[in-house]
Amino acid sequence: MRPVQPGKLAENTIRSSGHHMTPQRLVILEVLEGSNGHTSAEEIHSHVRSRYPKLHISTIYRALDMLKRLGLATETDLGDGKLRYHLHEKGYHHHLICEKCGRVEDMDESIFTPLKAALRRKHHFHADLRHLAIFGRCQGCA
Amino acid sequence: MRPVQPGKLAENTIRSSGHHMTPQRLVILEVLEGSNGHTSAEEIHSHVRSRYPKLHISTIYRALDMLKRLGLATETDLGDGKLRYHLHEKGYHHHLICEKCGRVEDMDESIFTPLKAALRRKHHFHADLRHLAIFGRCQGCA
DNA sequence: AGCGTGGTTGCGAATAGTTGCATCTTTGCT
DNA sequence: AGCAAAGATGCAACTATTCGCAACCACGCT
Ligand SMILES: [Zn+2]
Ligand SMILES: [Zn+2]
Ligand SMILES: [Zn+2]
Ligand SMILES: [Zn+2]
Repeated sequence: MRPVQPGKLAENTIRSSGHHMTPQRLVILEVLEGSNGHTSAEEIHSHVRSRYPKLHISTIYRALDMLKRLGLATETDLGDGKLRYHLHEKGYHHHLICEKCGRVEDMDESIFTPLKAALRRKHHFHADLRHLAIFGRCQGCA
Repeated sequence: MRPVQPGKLAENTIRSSGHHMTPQRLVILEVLEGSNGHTSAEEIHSHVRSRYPKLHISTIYRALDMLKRLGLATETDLGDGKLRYHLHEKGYHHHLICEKCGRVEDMDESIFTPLKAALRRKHHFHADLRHLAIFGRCQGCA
């Protein structure tokens, strides 16, 4: 079994799930792969506006929604008024956000392992906890 | 020490935190207290439209934001495209939402006790986990 | 290469929520 | 009761996101 080439996983998943690969989706994926991993729809839009002036922001929203439904990306509200999208290829993690001072701390994904197990055991529920923002107070603002 | 009368807790907290009590806020609180506990801004608006036709929806959003900041209410996205507000007086709980079939299961608040403790211990973070919606797959849709 | 089907796009309108600002109210003080 | 200051309201404009629909294009089949 040959490993999927970097950058091709999304494309393969899209095609094999009955979706079409389009130039729009290709350039949207390029931007996501070239970003820091917390990209908003509007940021994608302004990155591609010069090359594809007609690429409509609703197309970006629809592409992001598809990536989310295919399990390729997460959609997370980091508290700044816009949803941010993160490709799984870039690795799992979570965020602690202080709602007083705004400080953001990153967390390893392992923090949710016991919770996920408890939800499966007690509620037979398979929680999708891949890129969460947890709000609260940091040490200084407690 | 006399116990706070039911329904007066919010009013007392608002006054003692330097905010004004207005007829608008009073009627918004009435609606919240008379509801099932998962009320949207638009629902409040249509409930009060007959009595207070001028009460603007932005006033409702601002009142709900204040209740949230004072810790009297939570704001939760239950996945139906609008934020829903829940008075704490009505008791703590959480929701498991299947993103395939839409089924919603309610959960006791105790499920997050270990997670909260871990976040305090390992990250010195006081997480506000009072009314969460967790998305994933239910048993039938796993 | 040509064709049909079904998925996709651009666009404009709609929905949900936020913000700036002038005006008005509540509240504490006299 | 009368006043000033701080806070709240209504409104309109604005941002973020979704949706309906007609035109369009990707992909599998021949
Ligand atoms: Zn992240
Ligand atoms: Zn802080
Ligand atoms: Zn609830
Ligand atoms: Zn289900």
